[in-house]
Amino acid sequence: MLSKKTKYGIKALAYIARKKDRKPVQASEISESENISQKFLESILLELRKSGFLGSKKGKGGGYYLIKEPEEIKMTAVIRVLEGPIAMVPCVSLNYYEKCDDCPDERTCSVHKLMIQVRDASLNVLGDNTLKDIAFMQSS
Amino acid sequence: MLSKKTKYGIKALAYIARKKDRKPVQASEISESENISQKFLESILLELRKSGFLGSKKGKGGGYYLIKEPEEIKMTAVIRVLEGPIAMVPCVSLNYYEKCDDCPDERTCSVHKLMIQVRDASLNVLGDNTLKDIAFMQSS
DNA sequence: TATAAACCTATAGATTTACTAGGTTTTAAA
DNA sequence: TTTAAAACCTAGTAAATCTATAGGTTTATA
Repeated sequence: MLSKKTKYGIKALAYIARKKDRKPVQASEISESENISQKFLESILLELRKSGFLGSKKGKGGGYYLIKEPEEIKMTAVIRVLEGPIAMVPCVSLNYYEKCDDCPDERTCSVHKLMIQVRDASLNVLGDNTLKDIAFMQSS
Repeated sequence: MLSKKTKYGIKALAYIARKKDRKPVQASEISESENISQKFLESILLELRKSGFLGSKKGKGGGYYLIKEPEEIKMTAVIRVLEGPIAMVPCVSLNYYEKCDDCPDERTCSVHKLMIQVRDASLNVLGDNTLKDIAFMQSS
């Protein structure tokens, strides 16, 4: 399951990306427009700033703005920062690898091989989609 | 993240599937062989029996056995029973759909459309793999 | 100088996970 | 007919994680 944090974070990034000008967007504006608790959103935006997706400006008229172009931001990167590993088990994670306690040999593990396939499928989708792609998505 | 429960459940099913004869397999045997806490495993096997994947026989010489052929058991079905929805957000789940509180219109939601793609990719992988496929997987 | 914004730290309730404990019931073999 | 081994059942619990909330401080603008 995707955490609320990740979901809100993606929505916030998409909201900022949809703004034509590059003026800072306030957390309060995003909070209202996207129905997200403002304090919770603030902590998420802060994290996105610290991890290099957003810049910020303090004080009156301040807010958050994108540092890179939306088309340069892959959704894999966003999800990894907000949610953590894309893989469903640590033993198939590229960026957060961890060995399983119970499993003596990954090469013969039935779960391992299945989850590698799932991971690669997800990775393809999330790597193909940039913030630009998802920000302007319309109804099918 | 895949829960331990699901992981253990898949491993147990694969273990049973690898047995050539159809004699019942004891929880204790699986527990030892796969390094899973026996009591925890028992509860998982019970759930798999109740949801129609396994049959059981009580008493001495009893155990669990597959009800269907391994090639007839899709991994989508296994995961849905053990883990729940395959989708990462309830609003794109086919079997466990739920509307999001915050989202006024799914058709314009950036997360929604992205997660539909991820769901479909996962569904393809998990639908293509049967218990037979994963039980006999070898090193790449 | 007042206001509005980001920024920071701590905390807390709810939920989920991953078990454990302690049995009962059923069946096969001795 | 007794004993042992197995599934089956119910309850609880420690730890972690999630989803916030509370209550401020700092910084910049008008």
